[in-house]
Amino acid sequence: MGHNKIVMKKIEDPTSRKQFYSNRKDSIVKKSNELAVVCGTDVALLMFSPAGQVTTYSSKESVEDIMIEAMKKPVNPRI
Amino acid sequence: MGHNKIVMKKIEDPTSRKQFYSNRKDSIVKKSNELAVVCGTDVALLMFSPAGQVTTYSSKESVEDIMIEAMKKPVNPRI
DNA sequence: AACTATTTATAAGA
DNA sequence: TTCTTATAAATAGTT
Repeated sequence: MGHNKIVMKKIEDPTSRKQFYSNRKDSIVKKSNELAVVCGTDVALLMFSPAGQVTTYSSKESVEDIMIEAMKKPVNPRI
Repeated sequence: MGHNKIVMKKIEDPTSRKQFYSNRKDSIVKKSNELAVVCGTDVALLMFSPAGQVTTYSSKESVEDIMIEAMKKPVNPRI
């Protein structure tokens, strides 16, 4: 995306890092919601901003509900 | 993406729905990992496939750790 | 499974 | 900083 490829390394400049987080957060939430709606399945998402603020997305009432649902599965990969 | 715009409605054909899930799951995990690495922050993700299989991503040891971390925040949005 | 046309996301720049 | 632009990335349909 954009003029340059993404570099998989922590952005050290705080302003750039916050801006990156803000943009990407929104798009990940959007895509998570698309997945949940189009597939009719549950998705839960938890993210911390560089400043420590929590953002959550959940296709159900709460992230916790979805985690509990996941833990009920006979074989659950690393929760 | 692709030849047609995404329609925000559940895909009824099971084969198409599974294929959609499989593709989108991978890209959401990829973008979640990018966010965690580039911002140096924690991200947790829980998804159910149309068949009920759980996929998780966590920037830490476990999704549960990140959820607990989120719940410790003085103001925590609906976890 | 690989390809391709097209949409979507987004890094820079205005 | 919000909007625009150019380009990278994702992906739906096709082969």
